[in-house]
Amino acid sequence: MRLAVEAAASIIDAEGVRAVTTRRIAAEIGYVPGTLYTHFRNLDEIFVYVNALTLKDLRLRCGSAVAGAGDANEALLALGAAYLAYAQEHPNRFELLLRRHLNENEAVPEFVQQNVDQLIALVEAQLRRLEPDADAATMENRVRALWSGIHGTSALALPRQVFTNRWQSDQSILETLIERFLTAGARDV
Amino acid sequence: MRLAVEAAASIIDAEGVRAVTTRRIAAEIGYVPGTLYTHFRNLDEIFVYVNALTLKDLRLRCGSAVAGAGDANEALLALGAAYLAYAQEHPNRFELLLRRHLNENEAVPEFVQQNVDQLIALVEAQLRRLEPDADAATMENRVRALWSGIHGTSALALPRQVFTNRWQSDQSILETLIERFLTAGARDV
DNA sequence: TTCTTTATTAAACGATGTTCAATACTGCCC
DNA sequence: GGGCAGTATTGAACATCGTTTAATAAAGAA
Repeated sequence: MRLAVEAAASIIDAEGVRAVTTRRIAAEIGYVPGTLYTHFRNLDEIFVYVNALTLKDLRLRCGSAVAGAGDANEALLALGAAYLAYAQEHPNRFELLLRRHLNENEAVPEFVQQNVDQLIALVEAQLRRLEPDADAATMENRVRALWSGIHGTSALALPRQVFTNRWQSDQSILETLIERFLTAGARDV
Repeated sequence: MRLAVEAAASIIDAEGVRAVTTRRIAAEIGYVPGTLYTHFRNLDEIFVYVNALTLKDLRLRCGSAVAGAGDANEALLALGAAYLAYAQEHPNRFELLLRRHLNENEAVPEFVQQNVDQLIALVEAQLRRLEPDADAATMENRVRALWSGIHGTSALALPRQVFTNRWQSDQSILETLIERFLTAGARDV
């Protein structure tokens, strides 16, 4: 039921994850709570679908950012900025992405994993331009490292958590991080 | 009521945040749910105290790691490793740190903010050794950037979330990130 | 002891996620 | 069209949750 997922997503955006209840979703789409359980195992599964939606949005924004940039350095800075901007504009949705609702030993569903992989592939494509000859393991390592930095900056930019950045611009912090990462790479080559 | 906070922390460690209920905490310390409300405004406030505990533990571990290291580069690598190890060993507690339970415009309580500041100060002290003449704003920016990377790697290392790292060692990713950050700095000087 | 103040309790309230038997609906065969 | 199989939806119920509050127990001072 796409309607239920979209309703959940819009409630999250507007009022936060805690405002999402089965009765609220059902009311929003003209159903009754029990109906949701014929389409989803439980409320957590709806959240997984919302996360898939979020990842797709995030990936599309990062993709546009990369497409509009020149060289690889510029593209990665733009990608990071888009990632951060998304987190800042949709803090509730981004927060849901950080939650851990999977059961022990439960794999990430493929329709979610695909979006994650594509997101990371965007970073890889640009880094590859800078280091065309790196072997797969090295490249994977560097992609993950850079992405961790981008992700960490974005996570820390979320308001209303214990980690708050009160003085500095998150954007400038992110730029420092990415530029340093790329500078170190350029030196090796 | 320290007992309540410690009980909540141990439930979180053992069974996750969702297992924490007022009735469970009360039973654990030989009280009744209502009693908690004479010491805390609500359950969220108990979580804030748990976060303060977590931050203290994390800071102490990072402090020990720095103390046992030689030069600043080594110290920062050890600090990052300690940060990551804590997240991996206490994923549920670390996850709670990422949550956003503060109300709009509500400031972080000082007893929490202090722990955050001290944690960041550990990073700053080591970075300062590398760049003794940097002005305050520049230093703050670099500290935040490096810390964002460490934090991001640790957050992504948590299991049971949509972002899972299936192939690579989180430790090696973190080392790449920190080494590149420091290499770029060394080049500037 | 008696009074005052504080700490604790038991019970209740509304709301939550989830289940399930009963009902409505739909499309198909005769 | 009429009846039927299968699916979709409902309403009501269950246990449990966070939180409140009037009543009770405990403790300390006079």
